[in-house]
Amino acid sequence: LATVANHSTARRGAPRSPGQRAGLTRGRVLATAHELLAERGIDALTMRALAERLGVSPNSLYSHVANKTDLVDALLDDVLAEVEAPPVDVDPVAGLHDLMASTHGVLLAHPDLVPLYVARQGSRGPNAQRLGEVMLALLDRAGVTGVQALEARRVLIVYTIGFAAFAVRPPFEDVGERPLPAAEVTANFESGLRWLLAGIAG
Amino acid sequence: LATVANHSTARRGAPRSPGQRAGLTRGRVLATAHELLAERGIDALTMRALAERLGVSPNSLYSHVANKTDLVDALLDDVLAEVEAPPVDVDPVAGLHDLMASTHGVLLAHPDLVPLYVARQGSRGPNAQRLGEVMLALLDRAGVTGVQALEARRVLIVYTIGFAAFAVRPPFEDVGERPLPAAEVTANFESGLRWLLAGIAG
DNA sequence: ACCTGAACACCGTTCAAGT
DNA sequence: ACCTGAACACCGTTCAAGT
Repeated sequence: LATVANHSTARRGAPRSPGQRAGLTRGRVLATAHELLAERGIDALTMRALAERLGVSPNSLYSHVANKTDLVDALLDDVLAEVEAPPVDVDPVAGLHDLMASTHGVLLAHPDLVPLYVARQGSRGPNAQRLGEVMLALLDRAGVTGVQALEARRVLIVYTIGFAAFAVRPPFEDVGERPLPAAEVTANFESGLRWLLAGIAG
Repeated sequence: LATVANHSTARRGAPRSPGQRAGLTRGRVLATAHELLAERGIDALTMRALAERLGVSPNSLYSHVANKTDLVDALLDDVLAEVEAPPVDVDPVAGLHDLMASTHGVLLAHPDLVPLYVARQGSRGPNAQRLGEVMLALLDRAGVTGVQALEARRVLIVYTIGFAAFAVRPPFEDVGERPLPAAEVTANFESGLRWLLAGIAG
């Protein structure tokens, strides 16, 4: 029997032969992928690098993940779990404001993932779905229903993800333009958000 | 001497030896890259596939393009040349509306490139710069200046690119949700655009 | 200056086999 | 079921050499 300890950082010297277990689980694969992404960025997140960090051969990942797309989809939805839903009795427009602001903040904390939300056209995982439903409930209480609610939700989500995507460097602008401090980006985001909410509720 | 004709589609059987010219130019490389992208999509746009379509060895592209990033940056800015600037004497808010609507339409016509605008954080090419200046001029005539103009421009650009990015499939929504027809997407885009413009001008 | 052949250092993924 | 070795079919890019 191998020793019980099997940290994600432990890259044992002793190689395994076929048939021996490495103690891999989907959860450990995803957790290590989050680590790798946070520490070394999106370009370093390869199946092979992930396998190496887990002390495992590259193809063994496919026992726990269908393919790289599946992996990335899971990472994207995981991050959305960090978004804070507002209290149920909140003023609906204020609730929408806070919900989008929280989403924006969470996305800013994971800058490498934001382009992937765009490339993969959002997320359809359970956390994304939950957020979408919270938004519809708030819109309903704000008097926006049916097709108009779907349109409003779409506008808010697109704006929020878009702003996070361009947080680091302003788009379409001079090279000389300074990279804005985070506080100014957030203030800028909230200006536009208020305009949208005024239009939606008005 | 080889025959004069050297179309981008002609993949001559006769191989060239080192020292023989293939008649490549940066313009022909970019034009063929646009073709490849339009016909076979972003995943098919590889340096090797591009070289093959040009009837040339992969490394020869590096005589006309610094690297793949340089290529993509050029493609991105090229597309922005299609955006129509409004007449100089237009009502400024209407002008902003039309400018962003034109940008949105152009982006929708090149869906594969949109995620790249996000990944590359916009474009800083000459066409992008021209658009940015037109926007500032319109904002100025609408009474929005200084830092507020930069913020307003940022909001409008981010919203426009973001909406184009999610045109095909709604983000954060149910799997059952139908993919919206283009006309509805455009109407949805313009609703949000009007809200933003009202906030900016108000 | 522009192009080729060959090579380098990677990728994601599949297949057969071992326990 | 879970893992390995080996391989497949790719990438972008560099280097030396040829005219």
